[in-house]
Amino acid sequence: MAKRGYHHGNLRQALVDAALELIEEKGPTGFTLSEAAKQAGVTPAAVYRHFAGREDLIAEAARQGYEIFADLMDYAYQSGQPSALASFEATGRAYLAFAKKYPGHYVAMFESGVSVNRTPELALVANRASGVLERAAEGLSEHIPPEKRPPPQMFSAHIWAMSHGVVELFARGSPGRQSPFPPEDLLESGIGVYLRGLGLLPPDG
Amino acid sequence: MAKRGYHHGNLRQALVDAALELIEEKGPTGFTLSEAAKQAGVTPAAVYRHFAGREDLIAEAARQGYEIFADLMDYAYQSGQPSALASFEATGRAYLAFAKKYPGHYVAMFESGVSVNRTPELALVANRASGVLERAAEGLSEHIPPEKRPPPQMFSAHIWAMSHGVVELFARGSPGRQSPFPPEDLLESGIGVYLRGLGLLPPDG
DNA sequence: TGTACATCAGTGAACGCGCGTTCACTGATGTAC
DNA sequence: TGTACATCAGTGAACGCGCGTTCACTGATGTAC
Repeated sequence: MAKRGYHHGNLRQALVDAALELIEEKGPTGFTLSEAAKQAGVTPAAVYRHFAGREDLIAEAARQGYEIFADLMDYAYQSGQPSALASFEATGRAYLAFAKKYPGHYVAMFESGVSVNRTPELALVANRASGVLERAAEGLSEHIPPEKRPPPQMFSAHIWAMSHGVVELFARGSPGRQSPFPPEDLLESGIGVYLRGLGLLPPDG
Repeated sequence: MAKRGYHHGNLRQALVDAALELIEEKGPTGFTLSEAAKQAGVTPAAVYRHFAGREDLIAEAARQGYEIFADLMDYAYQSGQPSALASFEATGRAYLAFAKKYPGHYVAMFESGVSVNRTPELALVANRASGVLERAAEGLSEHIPPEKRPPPQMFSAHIWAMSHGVVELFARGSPGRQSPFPPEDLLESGIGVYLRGLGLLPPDG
């Protein structure tokens, strides 16, 4: 990855990588285009050969994050098949795993203030990600008697909300706040209780 | 609240109010000390008569938020008594209600990056707030047979996480993202399923 | 294989800006006599 | 009631800073002949 002479080789991706590191370190606020350029061994002006500006760079980092995220969710979903229950649980776990493994991407996606509708590609891949979760919820909802079956989008929203909340409050360094439980256990048990509430798990603990 | 002549009257609180408005409008990133001063009708330098600096002003805004938050939670808890279930559900709803009614405070508390341990008073009032939720969870856990009773801090963490997730993802303008359901319904139904999972509500939907 | 040339990625200097913070000051207020 | 004075909240000018962005440029690369 060392720059070789005047031309960098793959500056575009090097800038995204630098941005991700900086966002992870200092939060979306602390990230500056100039610093990302410096970290990539390049003048700030060089950034404009590859991105329209600061926002554009963050959006690309977020886009790559959604790409990874969607792949991860999809893989988790597949790995649980053909059991609808296993698929659903796996996608729930994948959310937390993603947040832990790719904190820079996570922040760029969910805390940087970049709109998901900023570009068509971004919207597309974000929809792909949430689509996986919804599909998992649909599969699961077929095991509930139709007359008492809530809309599957509601499940996925519930699980998504709980996952997101666990990540924000207890996994990422929400400064000074801490849980007495590991976030994985918290999410696992929370989802367990929830599924029991839907009658999809035996009522015992 | 209009300033009367050279002296302002109650500049300290006016600055906090201005900060809250700006934080609500532009997010914690967009907030600047200078702009808050301007909005209060005063020179930026005047701020330093009342606060050590920018961070200190945000921390005070957050502190006032936690104060209101704790009061609200406490009131909700009391209003549900003597039913443990009603108390618990009311505190869950209070979380969302707070986020909607006091968005500036909410952002200062949870999205500004100010550590809850920044000052002793801040830590104290934050603990008071989460203490209410834990107390509600404790009361509820007594209705579960002891041998299959999870620690009450775990409930409160689950509910807190789901509430926070609903707020972040579906209630506040998480830009471009939207739920097909009103956040209140989402949270209400989510908590309902969860309590059913604990055996604290009848299993029917 | 060697030379001329087009392409274009990165340079470096410059810009205007608003920021947070400092400082010596000034003028309004309220109290003591 | 009137005057002298201490207090201190707010002024306004100044600072150094790093930011994002622009511009004319330069030098490395790779292709055509």
